[in-house]
Amino acid sequence: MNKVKLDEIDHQILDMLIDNTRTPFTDIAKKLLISAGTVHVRVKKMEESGIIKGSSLTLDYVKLGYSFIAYVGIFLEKTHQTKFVLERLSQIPYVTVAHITTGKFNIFCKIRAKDTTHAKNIIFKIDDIEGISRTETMISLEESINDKRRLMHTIFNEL
Amino acid sequence: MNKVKLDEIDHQILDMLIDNTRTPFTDIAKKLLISAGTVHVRVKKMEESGIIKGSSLTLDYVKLGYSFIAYVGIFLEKTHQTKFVLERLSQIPYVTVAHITTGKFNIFCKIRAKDTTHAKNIIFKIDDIEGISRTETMISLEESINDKRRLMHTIFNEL
DNA sequence: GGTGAAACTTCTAATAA
DNA sequence: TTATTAGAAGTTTCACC
Repeated sequence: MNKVKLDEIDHQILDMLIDNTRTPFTDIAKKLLISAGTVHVRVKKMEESGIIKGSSLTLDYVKLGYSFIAYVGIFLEKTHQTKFVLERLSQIPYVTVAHITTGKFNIFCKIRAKDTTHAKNIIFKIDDIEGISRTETMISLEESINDKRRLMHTIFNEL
Repeated sequence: MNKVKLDEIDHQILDMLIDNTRTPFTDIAKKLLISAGTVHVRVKKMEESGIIKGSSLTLDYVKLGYSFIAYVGIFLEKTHQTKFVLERLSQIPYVTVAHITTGKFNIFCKIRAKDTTHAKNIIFKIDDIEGISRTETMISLEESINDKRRLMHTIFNEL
């Protein structure tokens, strides 16, 4: 859970890998004027320390037939049911993100669906979970920003 | 924007790469009983067709000193200012996601910050954008689910 | 810590089926 | 479309700074 110290070299390695996880270590080495072996060792260390948790593809959900996004705010009957409800939510694969929140809602989640009909079924399934008193849905008309890279570049340039 | 047809082999390739983008094609080939060349050709095609948009590292934000997540609902003075406001939001790197939504809010965004003080500054910056009449913040106490892989596995097993 | 080179593995593109 | 293959390229290890 604690912070980890990374130096400028580490930041630059991450900065390149963030945009393409398959960037050859030899390319990174060339750009940073270090050896490929060093890149390898540093990446390995960042994996071991947990800074790098893994890698994943960015796929085009729309092309896969999943163009519907909605956020669902959940009101619980009693807050101590949070764990149980989250357990149930996690069994619905279309719920891709969920947070316990302060403010308006007790739990806040994001769903991905094929279309409105599909989404309706998912939301009904959520509504049916015991312990949930009410939900409020916000349908995404357009995902205008989705860019963790900008944040990462900012973080890496901070030091 | 249109859907793309993928067969079972493509799905299985994606399914393996989703969990680790550096999985050697030779490993994938062995598991699927095809040649590494075939894997290579298919991945390339999926990249060209746009199904695979890219790859990215999953980093531990907490270890990087960014443990604060909040969702901010935005009410606009007039809806036609949406574009302008989004433009401004996209200049704040700590705003990692933003959607135009129906329902309670006009725009809905997610922010990542170091701590509450940092978050406060970001939210003030959002509040200051011209055209925004009011915002409502939901602070994440815990990110309980964050798993697009479960969804992908489901999609791949659908056919 | 880092390097450079050797040994090993993987990628890639051309050819053939 | 897929398989094979061989040369190019990348990764990983290790003795030595």
